[in-house]
Amino acid sequence: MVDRCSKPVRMAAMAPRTRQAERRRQVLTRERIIETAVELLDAEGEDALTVRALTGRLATGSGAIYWHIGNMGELLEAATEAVVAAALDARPTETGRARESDRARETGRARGAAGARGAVGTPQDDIRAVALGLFDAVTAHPWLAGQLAIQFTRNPWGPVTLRIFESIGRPVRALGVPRADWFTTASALVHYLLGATTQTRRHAGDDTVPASEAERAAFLDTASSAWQELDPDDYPFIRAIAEQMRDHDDREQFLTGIDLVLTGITTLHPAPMPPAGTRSR
Amino acid sequence: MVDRCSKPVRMAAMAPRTRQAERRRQVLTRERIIETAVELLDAEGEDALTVRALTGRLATGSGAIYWHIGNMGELLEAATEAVVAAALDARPTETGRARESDRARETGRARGAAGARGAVGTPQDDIRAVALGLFDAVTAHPWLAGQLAIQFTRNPWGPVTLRIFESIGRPVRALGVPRADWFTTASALVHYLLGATTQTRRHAGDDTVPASEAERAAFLDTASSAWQELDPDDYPFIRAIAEQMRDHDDREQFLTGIDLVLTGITTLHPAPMPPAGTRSR
DNA sequence: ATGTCTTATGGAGCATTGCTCCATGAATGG
DNA sequence: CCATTCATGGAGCAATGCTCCATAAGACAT
Repeated sequence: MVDRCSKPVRMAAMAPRTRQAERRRQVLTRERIIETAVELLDAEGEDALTVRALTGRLATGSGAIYWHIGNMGELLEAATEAVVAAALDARPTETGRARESDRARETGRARGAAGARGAVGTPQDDIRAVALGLFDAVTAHPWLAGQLAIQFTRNPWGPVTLRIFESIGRPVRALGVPRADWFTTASALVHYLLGATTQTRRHAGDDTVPASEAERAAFLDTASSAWQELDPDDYPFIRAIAEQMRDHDDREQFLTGIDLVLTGITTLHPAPMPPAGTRSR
Repeated sequence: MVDRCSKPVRMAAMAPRTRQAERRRQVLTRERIIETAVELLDAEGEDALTVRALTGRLATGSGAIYWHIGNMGELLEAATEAVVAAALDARPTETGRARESDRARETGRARGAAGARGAVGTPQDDIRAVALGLFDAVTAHPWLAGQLAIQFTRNPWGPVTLRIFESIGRPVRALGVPRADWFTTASALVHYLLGATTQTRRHAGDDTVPASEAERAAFLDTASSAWQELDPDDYPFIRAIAEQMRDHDDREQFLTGIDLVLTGITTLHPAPMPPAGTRSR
C-alpha cells in the first residue's frame, strides 16, 4: 500500500494536440525537483536532502512536491539515475568496433572520463571507459556511492542497474564472449564495478565535501598505522598489507581490478574469430 | 560531534580483580541487545528495527539501551558484524594448504557453507568457501545485503570489511600472488564479492520473509518479459539476455563470477613455485 | 464575461523515529 | 549507614516523511 501511485504515471505526450499546453503554467516540474535534489545532495551531503529543504529552495510546499514525485525514495532513485545517465551518456551510444589498439594498458590510466568520449577502441577500452565514467561520477558526487549501493540492493533491476548493465553488456558482446555466457559475464563485471565504486570515496569521516588530498593522506596514514597494531593472530594478512595500502592510488587500483576481470574473461573465452584487421595477439 | 562516545568504550576486563563483579547485576547486555536486534531484523525486516521495538522486546526503556550502544548505526554495524563473523568463523582459521585437488570446479557447486568447514583444499576452494559463506548468510538474513552495502560505503574500513578482507586475503596469499599485488588482488576479489552478494536476494518487492521459490520464479518471469519489451535502440543487450536471465541460478552465477576473477588472478600471476607434490596444472 | 472542471500549489498537521535528560533503583565500598 | 558509582525506565524534544485540504490558476464551453 506504500507504492500506490498518487498520480497517474506521467505518460509523455498523451494527447497529440496542445503539446505546449501541457506545460502551460508549470513552474514546478519533476525535472526541476530532481535537479534541485542533486544540487542539494552535492552541496550539503546526503542527509541534507529533506522535503523541507526542498520546499525551501523551491519556495513551495510539501504538497506540491509530492504531487510530482510521490515518494522520497523515488526522488533519490531519479536523482541517482540522472547522474548515472549523464556519466554514461558521455560516451557514444553505438559500439562500432573498428580500430585496433591492442592492450592499451597504460593509455587507460591517463585519460579521464572526458577523454573516453570520442575514441572508440577495443571493447576492453570501452569497458574501462564506462567504468571510469562511473568512478569519476562517484568522486564528483560523494552521495552517489551510497545511493548506488542502495538502489542496487533495494531494486536490483531498477533503471539505474539496467543502464549500467546495458553499457557494460555491449562491449562484453563485442569481446567475443559466447552468447550463452553474456549474462553471467556482464553480471560479473557489473558486480565488480559496483563493489569497487561503492567503496571508493569519503576518506574523511565527515559528511561534507569530498575531503581534500591532505585529509585523504592523513586518513590512509592513520588507518595504515592502526592496521599494523592489530592482533597478529586474528589479522595477519591485514597487517601484512598495511604498508601498501598507505600509498595506493584508488583510480589505479580500480583499473587494475577491471583488468583482472577482463583477463579472466578473455582467458576463459579466448578469441572468437577476430574481425579482419585485428591481430589476435 | 555525533561520534562522541557516551560511554567509556567497553575495554574488556579492565581491572584484574572482581572479574565477575563486572556483571554483578547486568540484566541488559550489549550482546543481548545485538542479539535481539538480529532477531528483530530476521523476523520483521530492516524497517522493524527501531528503538521502541527493542524496548518492547527487552522490556526496558530507551535510556537503558542507549547506555549500552550509544547509536543506532553502531547497533546496526554490530549486528552486521556479528552475523558476518558467524558466517566466516564457520571455517578453519589457519589456512594450511596441503592436499591437492585441482580445479575442483564442480565440487564447489554442490556443497553448502557447512560442507566448507572441515576440508582444507586449494586456495581457490578456500576463497569459494568464504564467498559461499557470505552468500548463504545473505540469503538467510535478507537485511544483510543492504547492511553490507551501507557499512561498506559509510565505513569502508570498518570491522565488517576488515573481517572479510582478512578471510579473502589469506587464501590470496596462498595462491602465490606476488607480495606487491596482495592488496590490489584481494581488493578486487572483495569488491566482486560484495557487489555480487548485495544484489543477491529479495526477488519479491516485499519487506518480509525471504520470498518463496515460486515468488522468485514469478518475479524473474515478469522481469524477463519486461526486458523484452524495452526499446531495441536503447537496450539491445538487455533484450538479448532477457531469456537467459529468466532461468539463471543465483548461486551458480555467483560461483562462476568468482571463478572468472580467480582465472584472471592465476593468469596474471601464473604459478609461483608450487610446494612439492602439487602439480601445477 | 461568466461559470465549471481539471490541474497544480502552499502549508497545516499527524505519526513515527532517533536521541537526550533526568529521576530513581540497586549494588558496592567505606 | 551513608556515599558513590553503575544501571535502568520513561517522559519529552526535535526532525522527518507524508497526507489532507483549502484554494489559486488556467482551459473550455456557453
